[in-house]
Amino acid sequence: MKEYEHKKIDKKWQQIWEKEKVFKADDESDKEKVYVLDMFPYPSADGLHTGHLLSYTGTDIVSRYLRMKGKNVLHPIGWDAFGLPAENFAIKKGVHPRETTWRSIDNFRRQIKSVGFSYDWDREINTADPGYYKWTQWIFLKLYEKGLAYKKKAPVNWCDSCQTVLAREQVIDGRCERCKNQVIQKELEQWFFKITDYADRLIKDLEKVDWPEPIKQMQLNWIGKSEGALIKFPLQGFDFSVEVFTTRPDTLFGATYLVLAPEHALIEQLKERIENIDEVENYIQKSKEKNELERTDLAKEKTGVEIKGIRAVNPANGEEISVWIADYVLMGYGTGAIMAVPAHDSRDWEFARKYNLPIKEVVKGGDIEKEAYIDKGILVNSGEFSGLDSEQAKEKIISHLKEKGLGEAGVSYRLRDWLISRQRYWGAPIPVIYCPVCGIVPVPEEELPVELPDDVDFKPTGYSPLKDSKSFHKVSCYKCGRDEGVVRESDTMDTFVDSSWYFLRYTDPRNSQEFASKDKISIWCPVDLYVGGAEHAVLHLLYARFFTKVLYDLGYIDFEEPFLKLRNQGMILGEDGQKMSKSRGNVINPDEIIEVYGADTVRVYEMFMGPFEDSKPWSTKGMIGVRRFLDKVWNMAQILKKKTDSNVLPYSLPQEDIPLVRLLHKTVKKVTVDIEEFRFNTAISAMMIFINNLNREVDNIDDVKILVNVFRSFIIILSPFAPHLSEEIWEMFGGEDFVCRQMWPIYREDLTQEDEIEFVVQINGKMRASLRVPTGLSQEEIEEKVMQINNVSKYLDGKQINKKIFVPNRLINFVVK
RNA sequence: GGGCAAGUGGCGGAACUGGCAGACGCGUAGGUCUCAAAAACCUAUGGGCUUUUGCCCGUGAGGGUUCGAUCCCCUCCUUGCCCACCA
Repeated sequence: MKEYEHKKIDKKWQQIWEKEKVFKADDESDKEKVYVLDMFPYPSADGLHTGHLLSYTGTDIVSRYLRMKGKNVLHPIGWDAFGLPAENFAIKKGVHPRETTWRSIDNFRRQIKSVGFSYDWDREINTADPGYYKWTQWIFLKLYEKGLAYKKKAPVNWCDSCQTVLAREQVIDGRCERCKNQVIQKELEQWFFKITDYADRLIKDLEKVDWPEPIKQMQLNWIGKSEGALIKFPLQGFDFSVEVFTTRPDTLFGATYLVLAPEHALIEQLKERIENIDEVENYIQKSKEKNELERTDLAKEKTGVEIKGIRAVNPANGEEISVWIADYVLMGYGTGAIMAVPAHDSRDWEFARKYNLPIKEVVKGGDIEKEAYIDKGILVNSGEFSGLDSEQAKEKIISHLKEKGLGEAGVSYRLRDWLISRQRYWGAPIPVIYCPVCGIVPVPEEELPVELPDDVDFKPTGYSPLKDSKSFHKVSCYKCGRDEGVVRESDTMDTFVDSSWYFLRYTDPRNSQEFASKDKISIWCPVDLYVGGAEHAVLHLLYARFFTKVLYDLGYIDFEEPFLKLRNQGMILGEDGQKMSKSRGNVINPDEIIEVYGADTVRVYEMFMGPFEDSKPWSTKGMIGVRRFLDKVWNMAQILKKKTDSNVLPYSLPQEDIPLVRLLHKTVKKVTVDIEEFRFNTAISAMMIFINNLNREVDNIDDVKILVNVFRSFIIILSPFAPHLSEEIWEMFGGEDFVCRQMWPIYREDLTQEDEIEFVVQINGKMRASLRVPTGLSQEEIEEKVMQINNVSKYLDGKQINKKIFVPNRLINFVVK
């Protein structure tokens, strides 16, 4: 068997496709549009990895398939080019981030082209290009106008190694997502986007999209909507009260003390009246010093201090209760204060036990001496509400409180506003200035973009390098015109801001007047299929949905969900079954394997490894098996070429009712259905079965025309998977145009049906025999044949048949005694 | 602690969502070709019995529903991912 020359063939077709702009997405076309999108890569210095190849091959197969089905496909690529690694490299080596980033992009582009992906390269975008980030800044201004971007002083997560704040989503187990350094708390003035305003819509609209269920679940958990009540506890001797949020208003009678978060504003307010203020302040100071990890460590024993001199009143029964501060109560959730119901909340129970606070049972069903009873049940010790079940009691207690003006139904979310300030250089500058007279002044649209200056030093300082740039701050106030004391905001935006709208830019990537024209957006959007890693479940995917809703509300777009269908590719592990990493030395380099085995082999192998969404280990041996398959295809082309001499036969899909043509139709069906369902592995297996059969049959069939056209049909369906080899073979047989522009074959259902099947005979559910019969036989006909089989009569003779189960074309089961 | 996936040969994985478990590929063994090797091709390949026709066991473990369970239900174990003092 001869191997095909992949190096020559790959290159040849990549050049031709590029020159002819075969994959251009046509804004003017009458065909039905489909937008197939990959999550664009961060162009790291390491280059493309096998995971990129997996997801990009998947979308490429779908894109090529859809074009052949007559669709107008938008399949673009670009670069998520801002980010920390380039800047950290600049700090280490002194090379400007632009330089390293541009170099990495060139490398990524080269690598992506070497795999033969069918992108429309005319639409390439780069988030670090001023022509792009001008519009990132513009969107910021729109959010600012709408009151959705605001600045506030807040305790933030600070990574000392990256020298910047992090969004909550970027803190993993109290550590920086990127460098794994421990994150500390800092009070800083920062810019936020008000994503919490959209919490309900972000939940509700999940119903509209076809996304993997786990991803939806993760978003729901992240937004974390809880319904309950806001209840006011009056303070003894004051004319104001402490408001708490609870999901269990039914347990109100069991609230035996209140707990405030250490950051709660009330403490400052009541300072004068607190008897043990030193002790309290000491506690506050201590909890400030703890980092997120220490504070949220579940294993740790709860601590707290009673605020002496301050007492509250339980609005349900008028009982006087104590007030505490403790750092197990978080300022960021609810109202930053809780009513403690130790009998029915395990955290409160633990705390009450430690500090000898009263534990009062108000819901029957548990043993509160041993542990908190957290389930719902029948109320006791709850005055007029005793005897009700929790659900009824909830409503009644809320309306009772409402009458007295001491409470109402309330909702709380886990979701926090999105902190977008970053004290770094390599990002889009936040387009505002600070004027000593006018305060915060947004940069007017016509002044955009606010470009990154070059007179900066890259060193870890704890503030953005932009702060020290002279040229950057040469600006006068847009409102009053003064220039003395006027400075620009020197923080840049989180790179997730850049990627929250990039899918819109692809529709109109060179527009200098708008972020994208309404017309172009409406031609292509929303995205029909979006593919990328599951790690973006609560970051990018939530932010992009938020931006889409904001732009919808502002009237710039007419859809509310950006990505209609989402699929996640699985992780490709090293050959040792471990996660690929440089330190383990198990990283597969795409360049090397493409060089040695060819682009098509790598593409087909990555799809053949297993289900698209599963994690699976790399196997170079397995890949060689795929190469053998492609070599078989190539050899078949040589064999058939010889048979046809130099005659060019017109192509059409064979329709003859012979076994080989039936197998072809069956294979076409399998591949068609499998592509649509993202089951590329079984599609490839079907094609392997086909070529093995053709190999066996090729010398038994005399009609060369049928043979060649069966083979050419096969090449057409192979082409989305192995496009280079397919083009070469298509050309070899004098095929018109490109194989990637052929119509996808339409299989004939009747030819995909089996005419003979293996019919199974069971006795008491155990398989005892099978027989080859034509399809469609009736139970009587089957029974007649079955009774003649030795192994069946052996089991039936002298037995009583209680029941016969007949499944047409499949099996018959005799239940005997 | 909570939520969600998933557990099938020596390995990656198939199995129309209740109907022949192990497709396809890798690996392994034997064979053909060769002076020899590699490649390629052919045959075999879940385990255990059996001279053959055959029989028994087998989809993480145990139970259940069913004529029939990899698939549905219950309990448990293991692995992975996500969240986690969220009131």
